[in-house]
Parts: sequence; structure tokens; C-alpha cells
Amino acid sequence: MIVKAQHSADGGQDAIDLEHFLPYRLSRLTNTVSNAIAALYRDRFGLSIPDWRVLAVLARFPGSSAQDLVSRTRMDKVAVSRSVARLVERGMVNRATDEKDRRLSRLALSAEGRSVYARIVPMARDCEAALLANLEPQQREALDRLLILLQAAADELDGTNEK
Amino acid sequence: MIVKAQHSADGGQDAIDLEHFLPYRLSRLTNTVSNAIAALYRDRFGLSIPDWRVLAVLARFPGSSAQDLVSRTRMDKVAVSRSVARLVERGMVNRATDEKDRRLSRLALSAEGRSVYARIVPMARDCEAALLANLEPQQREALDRLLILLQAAADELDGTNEK
DNA sequence: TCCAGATGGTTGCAAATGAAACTATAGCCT
DNA sequence: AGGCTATAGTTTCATTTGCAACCATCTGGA
Repeated sequence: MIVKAQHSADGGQDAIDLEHFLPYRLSRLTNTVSNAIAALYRDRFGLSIPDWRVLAVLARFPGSSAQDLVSRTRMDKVAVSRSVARLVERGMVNRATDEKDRRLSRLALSAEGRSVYARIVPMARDCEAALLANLEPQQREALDRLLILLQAAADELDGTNEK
Repeated sequence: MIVKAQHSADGGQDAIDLEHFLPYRLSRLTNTVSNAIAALYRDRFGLSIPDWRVLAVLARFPGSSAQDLVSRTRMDKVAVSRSVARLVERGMVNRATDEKDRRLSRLALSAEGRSVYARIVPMARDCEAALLANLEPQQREALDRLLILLQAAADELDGTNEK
């Protein structure tokens, strides 16, 4: 049984309805999308979303270091370290120490990694296509612009609160 | 040092650039927003985002049961149970067993809870306003429509993969 | 050359999260 | 009434996550 809405003591104009609260809506949307995709990768290939991100970057930028992965995926460096370890372990990624600077690893997909990646790409594309299926071309452009603006505002917000 | 983009063996037209991949962009945006907000609530009031969501729903729907909270916040029932326990513990929420059905709890904000809530609402509004600050009114409407469409598509996607 | 500080990356630990098992109560069907 | 099934909510346990401490290597300056 769902309780009916009620106004708070002072009239309710200062209450917030989660359903219309932008951060909540974004969070809900992202969670739904991520869960659907995560299930897909996990069931078919035993990969997590972080794993997939690492593969995607290495497919495009072979020879990246872990630090490159951090900046390109915005993942935590610990998460990158662990994903890479898993993928090396499973033979999808090759790691070689850079000869010039022995602190960094040069990472790249193995043949196996490329093969897995090639099989995932269509699934990822299909997911994206399904999300966008009901949008007109101009709505897609609008979405693109909005996401850019929102991300910029969010970065601003994050930076402001920081210190 | 950032490695330059390279094409994969088969020409690269089947590679995915994370920066333009919608699920990744959504995830990134949501994480930025959530982290900024979480820091705000945590620093000022020691509340997590789940806690805040419970407060928000109880402010608007006093007398909700835990189950009502689950459907209104889309949180996991375990998360709801834990948030409620914390909030009761801290004196922000009152719990009473329903007399008609002794399985359910009737939850409501205490005076303290209302007071905390009243102080958080302006912060939440400010965050939302900051996000939307650079959007024209018609862009905000477009955003609203897009979020509805995307959420519907995401629900569809989720339901399809499910079984 | 050698030391101090910076950078790349991993490990350890503690908190957050989620699935599944469990307890308690209710409602239905005979 | 008795028992079966469903629902509300909590607890337990395994996994994930993130910070901070850590080790290794490099770089620049005395």
C-alpha cells in the first residue's frame, strides 16, 4: 500500500519530490543502464564494467600505461590496477615494463583480448542503439549538447565543494 | 604521457571511443554529481545519499512503510532497512508498528528529522540549480523529455535481458 | 654523486553494497 | 482450526569499492 502525498507542516513548498529531482533521475537512469549492460558483459564474458572500459581503451590506445587508463576512463587508479591484473591473469592483456622508465607498464590487448573485444563491441553498440532508438536525430544532438553542459556544470560543482 | 590514438588491426571502424559512448557518459556524469552531493550531505550532516532519499520520501509521505520507501526510492530493501535503522538510531525518524498489520512499520520524521531535512533542502535545490544554470528554459524542457525517454528505453533494455 | 621529492603502481584494510537465508506475521484455502 | 504460501523486514555473508599506506623508480638540485 502506497501512502498518499501529504504536505509538510509549513505548506510543502520546500519539500523535494525525488521523482523530479535531477540528481536522483540521473542516478536512477545510470543505474538501470549500467545494470543492464553489466549483466550482459558478465554473463557472456565474465567481465565487469571496469574490465570492459580497460579493454575499450587498450583497443584504441595500445601501449597505454595504467596512468593513461586512469585519465581516459576516469576510473580510480586502484580499480584500473585490479582490472588490469585480472585481464593479464586471464590472458586478454599483455604487460611489458617500459625500458625507458621502469616504473610504468606498457599495456596492450593480446590476440585473445582483441577477439573478446571484437565480440563485445556489437553488443555495446546495440545497447546504445536501443537507448537512442526512440529519439529523433535532432533530439540526439540535443542530448549530446546537454550532456556536455551538464558534465561541465557538475565538474564545476565538484571543484567548488572540494576544498 | 598520453599515448596517441591508433587504429585497431581491422581498420578501427568497429572500435568504441568511451568518450562518446552514451552509457559511459551517463555514468561519468552521475558519478560526478553524486560525489559532489554526497560530500555535501556527509560533511554537514553525516548523511549518506540513501539516508537523504529516505528523509526526502518521509518528508513528503509520512507514515510510509519500508516497502513504500523501496518503491519510491528504487533502493534495495536492504539499503532501506539499513538507512532507516541509522536514522531511527540517530533520532531523525520515528518507527511504530502498524496495529492492523504488525509486519509493517509506520515511519515518519521526528522533529529533529524535520529540522535536518529543512536545512538540507536548500542545499539540494542549490545543487540542482547549479547543474541547470547554463541551460535555457527550453533546454530544460528538452532535458526533461529526454530523461523520460531514456529511462523508458533503459527499463525496456533491462527487462529484455533479464531472463 | 647523493639526497629529497615526485610519480607509477600495488597492497591492506575498512566501509558500502547486494544476494540469499532467515524470522515474524498475515491471508487464503480446505 | 490447521497448514500452506506470500509478504515485511532484518541479518548474514561474500563481493566490491576507495582511501591510505606502501614500495619502486625516476628526476632535479646541492
